Amino acid sequence: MAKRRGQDAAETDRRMRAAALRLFARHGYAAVSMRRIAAEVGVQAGALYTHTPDKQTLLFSLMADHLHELLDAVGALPADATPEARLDRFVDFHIRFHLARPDAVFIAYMELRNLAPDNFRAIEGLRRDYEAWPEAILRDGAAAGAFAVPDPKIAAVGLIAMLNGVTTWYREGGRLSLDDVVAIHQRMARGAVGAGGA
Amino acid sequence: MAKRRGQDAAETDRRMRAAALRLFARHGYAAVSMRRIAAEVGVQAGALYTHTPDKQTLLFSLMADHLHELLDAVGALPADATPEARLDRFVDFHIRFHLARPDAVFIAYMELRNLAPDNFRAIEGLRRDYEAWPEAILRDGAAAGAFAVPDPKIAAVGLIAMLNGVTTWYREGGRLSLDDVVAIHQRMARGAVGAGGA
DNA sequence: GTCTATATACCGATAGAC
DNA sequence: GTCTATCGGTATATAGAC
Repeated sequence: MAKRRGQDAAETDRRMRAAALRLFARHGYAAVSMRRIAAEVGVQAGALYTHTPDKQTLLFSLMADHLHELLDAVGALPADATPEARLDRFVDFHIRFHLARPDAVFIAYMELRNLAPDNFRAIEGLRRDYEAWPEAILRDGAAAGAFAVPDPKIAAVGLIAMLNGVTTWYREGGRLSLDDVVAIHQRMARGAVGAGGA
Repeated sequence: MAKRRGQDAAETDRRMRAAALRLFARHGYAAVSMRRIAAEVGVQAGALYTHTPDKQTLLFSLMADHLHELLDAVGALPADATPEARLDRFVDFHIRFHLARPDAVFIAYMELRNLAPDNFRAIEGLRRDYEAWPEAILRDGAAAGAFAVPDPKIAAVGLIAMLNGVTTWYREGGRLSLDDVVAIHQRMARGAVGAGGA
């Protein structure tokens, strides 16, 4: 019952999305043609339109899938007793999750300007949903007197920005191990929010 | 002696660069055509080639000018007595400089992948030159015992990433004044590097 | 589901007139 | 310095055959 090569819809769809993710991240949405994605998949350009209505929807779908995966994952984090432990776990999670998906991260933060207005609003909403998680950690920690954070919203965005910086330079096998990088950023994060026991 | 409208080379050049900066930032290098830039300037597309050899050189020149301006400005900062004061001044400088040039910042960090290899190396070199400034502040502060920074290079990159985050959300007339934003980030920066007197 | 072929439009860059 | 006109090439998306 094996399907003929290149005729399995699910498989072609998977390959199209993988190729688009890689190429959009590497060269930018506007610079990548449907022909080039098709060549990577091993089909002609017209065949892609069986799997996506158009290029714009393909971009949106890649970004939305990434953010839904991120939201599912952050929502599944185990509970922690102390604000410091919650913060440490978030830093650990955020760095590892994003380093494991460099292409999706790049696209989700860099191709916002290439989204149609409706799609843009949808993605921005998902991003704000994610930012609410660290914001809650900081707000709760401040309320409990564990953190000194004058503005939890800004601190949360600043924290995420700092952690995202890692994706621009970290390479496996470099000077620092992933554990080192996480530990360094947990320390900086605790300091930035004025955690006493840092 | 007034030049005829649209015939002054320096003026057309200035307008071309301003239009390209704005359009590249808004829509991305690959998505902006020379025809569109020309329309913004008020000339035909062919006329732009009097002012730049090609589109790629135009992008490179915008990025290089921005980074040279940044390097000149950071190099001209007044000296400060204490590590904390140096850090505070850098944070203040970085935020204000970048918020005043949102388009150039966006391009300098987002269009690296659209640079030809030689141009990429040149821009990356300038960016590293800039990162050396906060790195020196953190290294000196750590050596003096004022900061607790296990890795000044990573801390410097993380600091810059956190500060750059401001450009993605700050809008004049919003909830916080620029002074507020600077003060909040100075406080977070001091905390992140373990400054005792934070 | 994928192919070939194509409609329609835009691209970067250049040539030569003024 | 800018114009008009154009070369050669590519783009997204669709139609109809298989």
